[in-house]
Amino acid sequence: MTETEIAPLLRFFKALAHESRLRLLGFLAQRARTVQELASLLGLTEPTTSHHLGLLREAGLVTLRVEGNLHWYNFEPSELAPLAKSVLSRQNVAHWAAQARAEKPDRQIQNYLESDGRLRLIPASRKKRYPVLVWLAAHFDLDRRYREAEVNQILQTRYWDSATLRRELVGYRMLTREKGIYWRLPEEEWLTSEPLTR
Amino acid sequence: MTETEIAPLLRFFKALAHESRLRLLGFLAQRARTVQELASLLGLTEPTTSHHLGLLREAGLVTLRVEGNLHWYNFEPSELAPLAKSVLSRQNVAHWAAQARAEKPDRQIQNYLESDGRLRLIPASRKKRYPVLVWLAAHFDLDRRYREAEVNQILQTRYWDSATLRRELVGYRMLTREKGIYWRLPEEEWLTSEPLTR
DNA sequence: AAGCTAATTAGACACGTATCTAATTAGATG
DNA sequence: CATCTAATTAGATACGTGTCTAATTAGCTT
Repeated sequence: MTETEIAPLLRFFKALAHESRLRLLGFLAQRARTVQELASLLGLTEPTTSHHLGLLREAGLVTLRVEGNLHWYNFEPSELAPLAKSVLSRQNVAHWAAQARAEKPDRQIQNYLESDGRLRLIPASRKKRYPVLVWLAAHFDLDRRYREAEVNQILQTRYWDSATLRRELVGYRMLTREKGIYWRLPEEEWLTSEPLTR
Repeated sequence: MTETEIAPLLRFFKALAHESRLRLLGFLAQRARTVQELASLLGLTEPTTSHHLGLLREAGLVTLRVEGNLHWYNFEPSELAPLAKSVLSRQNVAHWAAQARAEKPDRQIQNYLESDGRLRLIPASRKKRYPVLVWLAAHFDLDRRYREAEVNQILQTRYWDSATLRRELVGYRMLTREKGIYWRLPEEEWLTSEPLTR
């Protein structure tokens, strides 16, 4: 579960997300060049060119060698190129989601979760099932009303059998329902012992 | 000499050059999701989310499966992922320079050019040297003045011995000089026979 | 030191695009 | 058919950034 920092990645892609900079890299990949030369090749002014080169440098795509008055830029991706190569695998991309408003699951229920955060199965014992339901209840806002379809959809992001989960949540009074509309109840209202399953 | 079209590449990088879209890919890499769900995960409105998903789709990074009212997006890079992986080699990047104001070299002088467009050597015979000089003359604008250092720098992008090239160009009256300032002459003024080398 | 050159930095402006609300489309439901 | 829901499209606004000119810095030359 690598904690991937997306900032450098973003810097990297932003650096490549402009035609002028792609063309700059193009010319630099041929040979090292000075700012003047690049500016005239691109048909831009030197300050503008300098600006782009700065971004490419921050992204680790080019290097700079100063030689008297001349600044020679060269295409020399630091360790980032392999990064870029490996970056698009499903596994890695999954980490970019990172700063989701993380209701981070309790350690107690880790054994029941897939690595993608979905529920592997509903624990059979009440003792283990309870924290799972607490975690699921946190998926709902206190001050909001939900239609049954919405409840199901939210639960389905965690487990295929949303109906069972929904009934359990209502059973423990974590959710309640009236005329087909559901809402979350505050913790004070929750039952902590086995509810009547009726 | 692959003619690389940079447009799709640009679309690709632009699609990845925004934090919301990186995070979208993050969530989609976990499992397929609907627009609603993604919007609430990102804390954005549905139209905005839809907008981002559109860009990701155009870039070939995600697919869409419509199921009744629901639109399920999924992380499924088309053939583009390998593209992205192979894209950063020096060789490939070099092609991005493409649409330089292309004074494309005459077929006659191809034998004297390296694959990177630099001059291998100055042809010894006048007959072969002449088209090379024509090509070099095209590197200068008609309505501009150049300092000698500028002339040298431009010529050095093509060959190490800029001094010889400069003298040749002046000899054929393709360039002329006065008080250290050079400029290009129109073709009518050029000499076509061997100039006096004085 | 004075002047010249290459490059960067500062500041202003313009263009692109991320975002929202409102309106529209298309599928499902009663 | 009328209504409801999910998604997209249209239109407006705001933020980010690409570009320019002007000013500044740093190195070389005389």
